[in-house]
Order: sequence, then C-alpha cells, then structure tokens
Amino acid sequence: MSTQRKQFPFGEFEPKWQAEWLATDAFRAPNPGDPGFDPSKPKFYILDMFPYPSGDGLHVGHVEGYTATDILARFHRMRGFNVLHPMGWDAFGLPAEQFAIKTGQHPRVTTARNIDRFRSQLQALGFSYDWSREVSTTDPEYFRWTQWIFLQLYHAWFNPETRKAEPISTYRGADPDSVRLAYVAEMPVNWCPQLGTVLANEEVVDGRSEVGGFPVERRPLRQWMLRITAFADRLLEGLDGLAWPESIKLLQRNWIGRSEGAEVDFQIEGGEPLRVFTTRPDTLFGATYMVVSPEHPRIQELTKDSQRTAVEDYRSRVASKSDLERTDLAKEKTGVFTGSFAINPVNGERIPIWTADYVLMGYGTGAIMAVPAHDERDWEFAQTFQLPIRQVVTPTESVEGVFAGEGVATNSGFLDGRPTAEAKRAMIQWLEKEGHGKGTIQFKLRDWLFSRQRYWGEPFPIVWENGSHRALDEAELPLVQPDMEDFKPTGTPEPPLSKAKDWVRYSEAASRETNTMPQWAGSCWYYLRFCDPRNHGRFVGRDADRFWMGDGTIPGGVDLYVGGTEHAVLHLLYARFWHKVLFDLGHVSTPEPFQRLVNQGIILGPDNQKMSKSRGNVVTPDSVISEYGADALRLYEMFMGPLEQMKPWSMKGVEGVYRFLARVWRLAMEEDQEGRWVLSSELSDVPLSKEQNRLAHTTIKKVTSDIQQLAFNTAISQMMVFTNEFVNAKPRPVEALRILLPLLSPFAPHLAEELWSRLGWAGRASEQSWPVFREEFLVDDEVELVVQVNGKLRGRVRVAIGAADEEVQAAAKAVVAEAFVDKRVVKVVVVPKKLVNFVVH
RNA sequence: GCCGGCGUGGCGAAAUGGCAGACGCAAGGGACUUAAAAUCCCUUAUCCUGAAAGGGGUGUGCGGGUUCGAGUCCCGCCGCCGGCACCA
Repeated sequence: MSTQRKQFPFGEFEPKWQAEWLATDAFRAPNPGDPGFDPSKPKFYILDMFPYPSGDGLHVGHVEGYTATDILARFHRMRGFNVLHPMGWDAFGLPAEQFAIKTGQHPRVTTARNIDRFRSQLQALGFSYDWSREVSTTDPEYFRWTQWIFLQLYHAWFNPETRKAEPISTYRGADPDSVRLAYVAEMPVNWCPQLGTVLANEEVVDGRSEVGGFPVERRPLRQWMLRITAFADRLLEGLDGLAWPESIKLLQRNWIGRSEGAEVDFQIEGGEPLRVFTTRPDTLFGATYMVVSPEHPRIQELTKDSQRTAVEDYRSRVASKSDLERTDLAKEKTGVFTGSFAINPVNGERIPIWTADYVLMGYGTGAIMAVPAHDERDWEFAQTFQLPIRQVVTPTESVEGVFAGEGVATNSGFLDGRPTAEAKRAMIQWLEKEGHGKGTIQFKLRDWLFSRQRYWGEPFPIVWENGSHRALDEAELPLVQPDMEDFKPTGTPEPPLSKAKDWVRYSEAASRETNTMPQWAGSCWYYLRFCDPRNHGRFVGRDADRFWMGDGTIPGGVDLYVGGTEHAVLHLLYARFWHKVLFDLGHVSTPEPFQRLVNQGIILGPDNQKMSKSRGNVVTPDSVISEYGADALRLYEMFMGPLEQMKPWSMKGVEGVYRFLARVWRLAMEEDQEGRWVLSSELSDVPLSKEQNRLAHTTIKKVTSDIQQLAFNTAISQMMVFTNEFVNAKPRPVEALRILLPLLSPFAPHLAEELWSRLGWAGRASEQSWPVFREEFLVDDEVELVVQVNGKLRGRVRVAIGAADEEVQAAAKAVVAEAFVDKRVVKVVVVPKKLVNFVVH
C-alpha cells in the first residue's frame, strides 16, 4: 500500500492547510473586549480532557475524543457561535519525574520535549484549537494561580450554618486551624515505598498504587489535607442537574457514599460511653455484642488485664497485614474479646465488647453494635465465636440466609409491629429524647490527602515557624521549585525538596513546606484558565468567566466535556469541589464546572484486546496519517461506531473511509494526460434534479441532527450515500459539492478546504455558514407503503401523499386480496406514510 | 456479593413500537487492462421450494408476556465488560 500512488494528494494539501490555519489564526476565539468579538453570537465552550504529555506521544484513543470535539467546534462556528475550543498540558506527574531520574535529565527538559511532540501531532490532525490559549500546568505563570487557589482554600472554612465556604475571618471559634479547608493532620495514610510518596485513596487500587502497581502500606504521617468531606452533600446534590451519563453520576454517588442512620452511646462500666454508628437503629434490641476496630483510640482502656496479652497479640497481627490481606473477603472472621462490657441503652442488657479487623477505624466511629441476626458480617462473626443471635425483624416474605432487608420489628419492645422505616424514626426519636444518641449521616468520602513527596509538582505556598504553618503572601507567588541536581526520592517520607537547603530556608526562623501538590491540582481548574489564559492580575477575568462559563442565571459551565471514564471519581470530583469553593468565595459565577459530560469508549487493538506495548497491538496516529492522511484517520475514528462504545481497530476500515474520501475528491477532480489533478470535466452548472435535490436536503437534515446527537457514524453513512449518488451522475451538478463540502468540512477539514479552493469559491469551506435544509424539498408526491396481513409483510403499494385512509386501505387490499379468501377482516391499522396492516381470522 | 452497561450477518455496525441488517469491511462474480493495482457494476442473514422468474418458512443471547405489530416495552434467566467491595 505504501509504495502505491496515493488516490488523492492529501500529503500535499493537509500540511498546507494546517500551516495556513495557524498562520492566519483561523480558529482564534476573541474574548469580550477583544477586537473582533461579537457579543451577539451565543457561546459554546467545548473542552477535551487535556492530556498528560507522555513520552509515547499521542495514541488513537486521544484522537477519538479530540476528533469528536473538533467536529462539534467546527460545526458550531459554522452555525454562528463564539466557540471556545482550547488545548493544554497536564504536565506535572510521576512518569516525567521517574523518567528524569532514570535518564538524569531535568523533568522540565523532557516535559518540554514531550509537549512539543504532542502539539505537532495534534496540529497534524488539523484540530481547530485556539492555540493562543495553550497552557501547561508546569508553567510558573500557570501554577502561581494553582498556588493562589490553594491559598483560597487555606484561608477559608466551611460554615455549616450557611453550608458554604467562607473566609476564615467569619469563623468565631478559638482555633481556626481546626476548620480550614486546607489543613495539616497526622493520620494513617497510603505510603508507597517504591514511589517514595503518599497517595490519595483514589490513587490506590486493590492495595497497590494506580501508577506502577506497587504495594501500598498504611503509615501515620503528617500531611496536608483538603476538607472535601464538608462538601459531600453539595457534591451529591449538584449531580442532579448535570447532563452526565447516569453511570458516572452513580460512580460519584457511590464514592461519596451517603448513609443515613444514628449514633448510639453505650455505657461502659467505669468509663465514658462508647459511641457507634448504625444505619439500622431499628435493630438496637437485637444488638448482642459490640466490636471496636483494633486501631480504636480507646482500645487500651477497654481491654481488661486478663485479655491484654490476647488483644495486644491480635493488634500487632492486624497491623502487620497489608490492606490487601485485610480486605480479603474470602477469609474467616477474626477477633478477640476485650474483657469489657457495654450496656445496651434500650434494654439495659450487658453485652461483651470485642475487637475485630472487620470494623474499620476510618468509617463511622470505628465501633459498631453487632446485630448478627440482620447483618451478614456480624452473623459470620457470631457463628465463629459462638455469640448469641436474636431476631428482631420479621421478613415480609420468605428469605434464605441472613435477613438484612426491611421487614417488621419484633422482640423489640415499643417498636414491635412497626415496619422498618417507621421503626428507625421511632428509635431515633427515643434516643434523642433519652439522650442516648441522635440521627446522623455518614459518608464514605474521606478528606483529600493533598501532599506528595515529589519534586515535579507545585510547591506549597506555606512556611513553618515554631511548629506552626502560615501562608505566603499572594505577592510572593509563584513559588517555583529550586533547580536541583538530585531530586530522587529520599526513600523516607522526607520529600526531595528538603535536600535544597537554601531554598528551604525562608528566614532566620522560618522554613518552607517541602511537600508538593498532587498532579490533580493543576487539572482542577484549567478549564477556567482557558477562558483567560494570559491574565496577569487574576486566575480568570470576571468578564471572561461570565461569558464563557455563564453568569449563573442558567445552568452554565463548559457546554460539553469529552474524556475517558477513568476520571469519574478523581479529576471530576476534585474539580467540582474546587469550583464550589471558588463559587462560594465569589471568584466564579457558576456553581458547577461541567454541564454536559460524554465519555468516549476505549479503542481496542485489532485483536480485540486493550492496546498495549507488551501485546504489540498499538496503532499510532502517525503511521495512519502518513499512509491515509489525517482526514481518513479522523473520519475512520468517527465511523467505527458510537462514540461512547468500546470498539476494535481495523486497518481495513480505515481503507474504507479513505476510499470514500477519494470518491469525494474525484467528484471534483480528474487527472489530465500528464497525471496532474485538474477540475473534472464532468462538472456542470446544471441544477439538481428533483430526486437529487431531495437527497441533498435529506442529507443536510440528517448530518445536522446526527452531529447534534454525537451520532457521527451515521452522519458519515449519509454523506457516503450522497456521494455514491453523484459519482456516476452525468452531467455532474457542481451544486452537489457546494452542499457536500461544508457538511464534510468538520469531519475532513483538509479535503473540504482544498476542493473548495480548487473550485474557485470565495472564502474557506470551514468558514461557510452551515447549510440549511428545507422541509418542502423532502416531500414526494407519492409514498410507498408496506402492506401487512397479521403483522407479516405481504406486499407494497404506492399511494398519493395526501390520500385518505379509505383510499389507502382500498389500494392496499387490492395488493393482498388472495390472503382474504375464506377470511374475515377484523381490524385495519393504517400508519400514515408507513404501512397498512390487515388483521384477519 | 452489590450496582451499572452491553448481547443483531463472516466482521464494525444501522433501525421515533411499523419493510431487521442502512453505511462500511470481508467474500464471490463481472467490466476496464497485454497483465496487475486502482476504479466502476452486480451478488452476499439463513433454510425450504422452483428450470427460471418467483414463492414460502425461520431469524436480533435464552424462556415467557404486553401489542394489530417487539431488536426496541415488561417479567425471569444466561453470557460478556466495567465499577464498588467487611463502609456497619
């Protein structure tokens, strides 16, 4: 194939138009106040998840999402929108740093090189980004504002009264440091020895690091945290109004994990009451023992001398287990009796307190009341250790195994006979009245562990003095990492920046924070910077924010955000959190950043397996472009199937769309005797025939609505049908190209531009107004109906478009008359313009 | 285990409850050519029947149901993919 002559000279005109678009700033989007800004045009902000510029370069998976957004950006421009379609680089991150350590090159150098590679690959695809808005998270002019936003978090707290973030100055308590949205805490964190850093919960998968797959262990360390849990309810509620895939909303809801229940205090002999959380306060009468987590702070106090050795043994055994071992569900329940007893407040019963690792310190209060009759885990534990089981809920229908569902309360004193929902309410009421507890809500969501022991990240704008922290002044930003020869991890939780002694020393008494921010920091707000990327006075100008993101009066934000599912609970949750803080503090005008979200499906290798170097099934955009051109690559990725679906690559499929593009080329062009491309001699100024005109308007209509529905594959099919119709038309009406080229332009912009210009038409194809279909051209005088008998196809009939039902029935009946012999017509269904169905017996 | 999503030709896929398989790939046949490539045209779900034109049956993972009519809606299964997973 590669030695063959190309069927059309894409290798010449594709680079030509790419250069032309760049040189003329063809896709520059002016901001309010800029020359050429037209406030009468509505805005459309269409965003890609910006890439991490890895050393491997762009892959075909990137191209899929980016092509989809490019089609929509071009389409909206042609429809008269102010379109914001930017691109940038999420360039901090572990791989760059690890590569740097391996090769001895500074990450700034390798990152810059990777960015150049990515940029030129994107430009070779003809994407219509406004390159004047390009940003990189690693640019000090960018991350000064990342640091600035961190300071906003640091200087704010969440006021539970107003349910909003407010300046810390409105906080009336004694210790502001205890309520800041950015705070320091000593807590058990995910420490990854191989990576030499701590990780967020979201970055740990099955007890291993998401990056690299190294084991992760629990260690108590002093870390920066962001109080995302304060926003749990708002992050949950905000989902309702978003046009996101339900599956993604569900992932976020599950991750936030809201549970309604009650806290109950159990009296302890000779000690403070022990508090538990339960979602089933209605089963309190069935609590036959308690369990506290082995890490519970009161474990020492609760352990009686007779049990001390056993408890200590158990605790050290648990501590040595990895998270993976500990969460292995297949294993037997383990635990030890502490020797203490608690008093069940509802019936005064004395119940034993155990410790067991199936109770987690990180959720609820780290202690539970065990109701083995109605909780599978408690039931297993009770079975193992011969603890009593008391049924207090009667199922409404027969069930097998442990009944954990809802039913009717029994053996439960004042609750007896009440259905579960009502019994819960009654018990909470009783607890609150008697002072034994209260209704409460728990979340699975934890605060966001925000510091990393890395070199290649944003330094914290914080200094330490006499053991306490304080913020740098905004004027001191950006705070840039020092140039270091040796930025390797220290192998201990001590960050690499601690080795830069001069940099660390801030003043006589104060020293800098040496942790850096995680990679998510820069991507939490890049969509805002794109609105106003060169603003030196503010992270985003107010007018730019109001114009591109909306003024808050209608659901605003990014109009369409396209990216992979892998960010469902990481980036997409973090960004929403930061955005809400900025919104509360009055820095942005919309409450949610991303109005509509679409996930593109994964592209598999030709072998139906996930593309990977080790499998050797990776397809690179570069090879496809040199063989078939950028337009063919773009078109193929859109033609493969629905955007959101997972689908395998097929080089034969690329050839198919390549042939289609060649056919479009030959609609307009032919070779002369010397093999040069000249305008086709078949082209003529004749008007379209009635049928051709109908097809043209059907095509405009279908392509328009398919693009709006992101159904690019069927839009392309329709353009193929249109093209096939004209390939052999003699004479060939040039009008067909005048309609087709603008429609094709968002998909195959180079080809459309080239033919438009060769046909000698004014302007560029990409600048034309989008064609408008006219309904009156779509209708025919006659229409063919399907004739069915008992729902089975038995014939066809042509009738006039306005024919009355009786007329249609009569015509249809004539077609299938013999089917009625010895039969009786019971019913006739007439669907206008579609079919006639006779029901006979 | 729980929660999602998806099952249609040899393959990628189409189909507001109304002609299942548009469009593309692959395959077969033909035209053009000294030949090939490219291009263009035709056939292509499957079974039965017929010399042929044609006619008939079956068919959207499986089993039921609703409907004049189901790939599409409802109930119950099976399979694949993804997420969560001792969260009380």
